[in-house]
Amino acid sequence: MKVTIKDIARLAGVSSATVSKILNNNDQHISEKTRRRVLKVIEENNYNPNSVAKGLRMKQSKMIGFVLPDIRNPFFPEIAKGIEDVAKQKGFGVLLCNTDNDFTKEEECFKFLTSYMIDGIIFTRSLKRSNVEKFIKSGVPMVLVDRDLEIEEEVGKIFIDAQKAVYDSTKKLIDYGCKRIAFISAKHISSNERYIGYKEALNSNGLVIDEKLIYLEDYNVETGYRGVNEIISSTSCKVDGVVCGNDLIAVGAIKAFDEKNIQIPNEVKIIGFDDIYLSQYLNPPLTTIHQPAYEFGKEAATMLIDHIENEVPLYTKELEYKLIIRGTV
Amino acid sequence: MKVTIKDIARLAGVSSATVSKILNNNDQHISEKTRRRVLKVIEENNYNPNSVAKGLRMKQSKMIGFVLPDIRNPFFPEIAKGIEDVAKQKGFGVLLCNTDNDFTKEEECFKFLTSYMIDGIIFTRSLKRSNVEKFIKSGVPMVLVDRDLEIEEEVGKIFIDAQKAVYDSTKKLIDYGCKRIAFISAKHISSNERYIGYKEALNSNGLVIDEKLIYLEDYNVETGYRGVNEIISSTSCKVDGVVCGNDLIAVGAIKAFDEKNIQIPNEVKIIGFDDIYLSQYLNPPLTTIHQPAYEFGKEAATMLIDHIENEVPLYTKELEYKLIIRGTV
DNA sequence: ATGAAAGCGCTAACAT
DNA sequence: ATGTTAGCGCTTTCAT
Repeated sequence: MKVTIKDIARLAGVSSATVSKILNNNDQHISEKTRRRVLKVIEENNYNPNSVAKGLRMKQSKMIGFVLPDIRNPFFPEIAKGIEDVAKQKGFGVLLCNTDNDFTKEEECFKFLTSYMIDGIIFTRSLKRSNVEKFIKSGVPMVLVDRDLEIEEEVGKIFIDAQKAVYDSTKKLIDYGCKRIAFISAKHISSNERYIGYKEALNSNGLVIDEKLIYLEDYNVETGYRGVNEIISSTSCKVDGVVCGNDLIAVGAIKAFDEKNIQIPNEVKIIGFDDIYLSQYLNPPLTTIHQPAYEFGKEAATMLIDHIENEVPLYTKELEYKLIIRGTV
Repeated sequence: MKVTIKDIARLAGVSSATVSKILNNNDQHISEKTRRRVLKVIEENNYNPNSVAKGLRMKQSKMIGFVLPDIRNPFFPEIAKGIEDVAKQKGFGVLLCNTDNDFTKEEECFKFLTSYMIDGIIFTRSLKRSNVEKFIKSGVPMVLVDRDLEIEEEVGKIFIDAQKAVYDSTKKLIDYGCKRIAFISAKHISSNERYIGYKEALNSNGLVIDEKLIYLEDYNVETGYRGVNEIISSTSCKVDGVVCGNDLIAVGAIKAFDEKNIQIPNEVKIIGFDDIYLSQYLNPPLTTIHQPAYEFGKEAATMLIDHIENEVPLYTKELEYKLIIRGTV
């Protein structure tokens, strides 16, 4: 049987109120003697306060939710670690929820998390506008990571300028002399800004947008692989650059070119997005946009918990991305 | 203000007991009319039952804990996804906890998780024997993943025969004609079986064990990189095979050889362990031991939840590994 | 068929 | 300095 505060009280010959006060350092008015005695009993019995009961009573679970599209995309664990590190340090737990990029699951996650009285919630990437609005209305403090939505409600935001980032990377390809630059990414909303960045770079540098060079599916390796094959077959190999929506797509793209013996970066140049940890170890090492994933998590959790504990207002913060030139360019 | 069961009761003109019964399908004795009315009110008010209160009352949080060394090692998210998929489907949530391979944090995780009244707990890899024993005594159902400990207490276990797996992979290298085979892995306990597998393969095939060919540090890329450089410098390049404790180490090893222009697999052959998703996309694609990570998660969660809900006893299950020959051999 | 009431483990306001 | 008590939102036994 789990030992409760009452057991401790009984064993120490005090009331549970006293124990509670000692536990929570409300012990200005507790005699040193009792304090010691109670602490000793706690120690001896390995008492572990029940956070659920405490949460119910306090209407504060000391838990934050983290909603992400897919934990298997290495970009997200990095964020998760950032969140967990600061959460743990501030005495908070993290409840994870995968949406699989499905808006219905997104709602389920939210419902699930709030049913556990989480004190705040961090969303990454996914997120239908109408969902965000609904969620915010429910009153749970919320910060959006890697997703800059124009929203008037009070919500925290941590992101990079993805549009500009992709503009830069596309421009880089153009500078390298690429003329037929493909864009392979996800159908997902978060891909929009990247798409715009790509198009703008083309437009403002006198290149035309060719629908045949655009392939939109998911943020995964298969998409990159299929995308390249699709594009190559429909354009009879006339591609000399590929801007990828994320690094996984880039990995798939590289594979596809390799199989066709098309040389990277000589015949075709590739740029990724995210800079997942293994990108630097690919062969050739992937040139990509570095997103500060771990910092995303840290910043988001810090802001959220500061807001929860000290009413610090939520804010918007743009972090710096960085184009990292490696071997695919 | 969050709407509670009392609000629903009031709004529907019934008692909260009635609402509760309807909510939990204990409605044999509820008139169809009331049922409908209550359900309507619930619907209209978007009522979301408070799992914390329910958990406290039921002494069952419908939550399981997952303790892992480091969420950033791609092997673990795969397991996590397996766990989450079955948990979600059975109405359970998953509370994650990173130990960073630190035994003290391992204890903290356990304390933290139990304070939230988790109904069961899944541990991967890390785990000091004395900790396991202590944890089991606390009465929380527990399953160990990827860690086969000889333990008499009742505990679930899902694992592969890592020793045999590494024996096989080392043997494979020997069959390919390697004579000077290095072993690079972690200092971690879970590395022991792998180490033994390596040594046995050498021993039973007439090869001697050379301490200079062994490098033990962590399960990460840096270890592989440093390990190779260390070994190369101390043996003046006489290595023709490397058995790696996991794929990340293999990635680092490949990098190190690449930098020295030592050809893989011609001059040196490499074998990894885990078969993380990106291994197949490395260049050359990594030959490795495939661990069924997602199945680990699924099996573990299924067993644990079956145990929690239907008192199905915990059991031990060995899953199959597979040596996957790709390009580094 | 429905409701009243107790209690899960905790905290906090209010005694004493 | 310490204790009494009510109540967080829920379920469940026992009345009615």
